[in-house]
Amino acid sequence: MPRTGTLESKKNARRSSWKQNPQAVQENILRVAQEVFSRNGLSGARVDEIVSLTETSKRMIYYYFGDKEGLYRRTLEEAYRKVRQQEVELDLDHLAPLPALEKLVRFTFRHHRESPDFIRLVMIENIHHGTYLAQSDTIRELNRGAISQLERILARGKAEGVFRPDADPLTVHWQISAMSFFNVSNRATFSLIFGDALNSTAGQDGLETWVADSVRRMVVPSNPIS
Amino acid sequence: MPRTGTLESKKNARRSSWKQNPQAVQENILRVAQEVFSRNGLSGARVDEIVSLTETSKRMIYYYFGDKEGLYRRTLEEAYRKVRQQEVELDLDHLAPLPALEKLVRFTFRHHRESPDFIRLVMIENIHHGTYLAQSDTIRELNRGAISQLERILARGKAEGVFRPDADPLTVHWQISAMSFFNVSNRATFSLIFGDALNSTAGQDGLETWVADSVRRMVVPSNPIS
DNA sequence: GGGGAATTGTACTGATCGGTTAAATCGTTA
DNA sequence: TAACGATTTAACCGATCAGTACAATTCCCC
Repeated sequence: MPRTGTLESKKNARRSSWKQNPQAVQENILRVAQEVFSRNGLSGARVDEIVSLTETSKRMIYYYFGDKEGLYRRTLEEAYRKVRQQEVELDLDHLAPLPALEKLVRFTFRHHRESPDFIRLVMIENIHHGTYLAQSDTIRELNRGAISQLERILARGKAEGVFRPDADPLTVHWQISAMSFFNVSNRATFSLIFGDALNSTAGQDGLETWVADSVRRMVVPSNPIS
Repeated sequence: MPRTGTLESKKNARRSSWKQNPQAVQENILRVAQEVFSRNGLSGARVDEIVSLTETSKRMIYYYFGDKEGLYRRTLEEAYRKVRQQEVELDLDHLAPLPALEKLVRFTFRHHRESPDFIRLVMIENIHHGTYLAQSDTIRELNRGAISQLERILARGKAEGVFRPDADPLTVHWQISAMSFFNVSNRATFSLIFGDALNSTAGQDGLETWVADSVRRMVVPSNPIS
């Protein structure tokens, strides 16, 4: 349907020239999308809100990402990619097993703490039963390696006799993740019910040490008292 | 016209006052609402879907609960109420501190595991920054007591000298909650990335023991090796 | 047995929201 | 430089969805 009068207005109002910049546009959309999806969830997020926080128009989202779910999927992918990138440069192999493990745990705890948006995206994804994560081969492969550093540390520690021979890397990783994740994911309800003592700077530092201790005490040979 | 005849129960005898079946209707709605909200979240849930799974009509939801958010709030309240009711009858005071703690931890882990709907509601509530939990005084008060059993156990253990004197009840509770909660909340993404070994019956039993151990090792005096 | 309040069914609506249409403009290259 | 594909704009649409109007029915009390 041809618009009436547009032909004329187009001539008068010579638009301030827009530059073609596909890459910047996509990055702009993804950055905003991460923020909005993280805050409101998949069904809670409004495409129009994303648009309004963007330098571009609604059409662009559908042009580059197909539909809302496509944008969400790409957002999730980018978030995982960024997080995993940061995790690699820890250089733990030159440390003794116990200090290496402690450094890894403390890094994980702090890293989760500083990435609430990412945590929220993972929460949202779990609400959706991992539907969209399941659709992305790249994310799944990317993450499998997340455990390899821990595997090496545990192997060295077992060889030296400072770690229990039956300490399972997957389970230890699970333990580290559980506490680091929960610390962020359930902050709202936990603080409301039990107060925010654990949420203060001192409280968080205390928890970090607690988590590091609890992991160390689990991989070390049995406590004779028990 | 299908009245809610099938839902009538012995409660009618109790209530001598007027009304047709308000109580049964509300319970029916709340039961369905918990299921649908738990599955789809607040914004993801469709009022019409709730209605269709109900014996009543859409009008009733708005009559009894005001609006969608009101229904969600009541749903959350009921879920917390039911959960806390079950937690009280544990009778741990006649056990020695260490066995009592182990029983509490294992109960919590198993209880979370068997209440995925409740866990999901709490996840959803955290996505919403605890907005609706904050509006319910009853829930908050209800939950404060959730830590008292642990406090008593720790106090006894410290008195007997089997527990560290500086073991903080809140932190220990946090640790128990973190692992028990994460085990359910992040099952989807964790299984997708790392496989579902920890999700099998054997895997879950192993985790339960792992969690119990990790809590015990934290409250017990320092491991000499460290 | 009727007045009045509480409850319920039916049918509807206005707003929201994801997604689309069709044309205009830009960058590239033949 | 003209043609062409890629990109961008603005207006628009149809479906969905939370919420309502209003009449009808049921129940209690007198």
